Amino acid sequence: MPEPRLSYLIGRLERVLRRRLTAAIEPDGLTLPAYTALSVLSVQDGLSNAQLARRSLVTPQSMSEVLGLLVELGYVRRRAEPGHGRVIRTELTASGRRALERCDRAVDAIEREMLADTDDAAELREALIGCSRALEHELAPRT
Amino acid sequence: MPEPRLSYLIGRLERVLRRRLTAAIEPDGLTLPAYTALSVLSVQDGLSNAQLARRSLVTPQSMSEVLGLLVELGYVRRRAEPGHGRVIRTELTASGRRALERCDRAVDAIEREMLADTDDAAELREALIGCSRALEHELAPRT
DNA sequence: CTTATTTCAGTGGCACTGAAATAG
DNA sequence: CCTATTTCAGTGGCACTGAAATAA
Repeated sequence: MPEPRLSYLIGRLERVLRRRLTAAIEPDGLTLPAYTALSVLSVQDGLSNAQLARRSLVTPQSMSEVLGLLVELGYVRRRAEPGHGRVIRTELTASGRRALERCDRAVDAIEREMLADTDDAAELREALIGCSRALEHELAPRT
Repeated sequence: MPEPRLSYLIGRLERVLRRRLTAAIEPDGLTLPAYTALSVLSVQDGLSNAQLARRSLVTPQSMSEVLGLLVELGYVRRRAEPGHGRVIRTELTASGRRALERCDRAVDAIEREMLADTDDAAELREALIGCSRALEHELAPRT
């Protein structure tokens, strides 16, 4: 039995983790992309749809759908920035912050469970960042 | 700026890696789940749809769709095992082995690129395996 | 005119649930 | 009757492309 590929291991971990995370945030009405966008906004509030899309490596169309859900849930509000083209800034609501805090606690618990047998989580973090950057460097820009 | 979550880093790496892998195997008509199933069969040939599904942590319905593509491409053939219930064993064809070899070479190149700045790939592998196992342990079985 | 942002519409991958037929 | 396998049918998440309108 040969050692499984890193690609396979990354995909497998992502699938099982995704399933756990999705279940954890579902009570607050969030999908995984929506939770991620909410987290990004909690660090840097007021980003536009296009800015969020670039950060997340998705198309503006995909991110727009995510923001539509967040607006519908009342977790963000969107306001046109006067005198700045078509840009619409997105801001967290108090309700959004509360939902994010609840989800963050649930996600913390899952990550602790995931890392139960890992002796050096910091090194794992660095390795993942390095792998991402190496691949993103060669990433062809989407039309 | 707080350190990004491990969940976020795993998801981000999986997305960018998935994009590269998908592009690499697309010339042979393969999707990522199909390539994975082909790899599993190359190690242990003759598995049934249900066995492949359990290994891959997906439903038999999902795996059935994947095998449908592989049959269509001529990369596997399926034969009912006489006297073993409804079990249909899946076997690689010569054409399937050739496609798998081509894809494996392309994937090797992507993984080398991904690991360019990683000093201990073996440790990364072990950490990923440990994380997966810790989460799979608590995985609720699907109905 | 060019560029960036937003959004409408359609498509595709890929997973899921439900249900039914088959076989031991 | 119960269990496992396979497969048909429908649904949902979430990404994509194409195209059009808006505004600096």
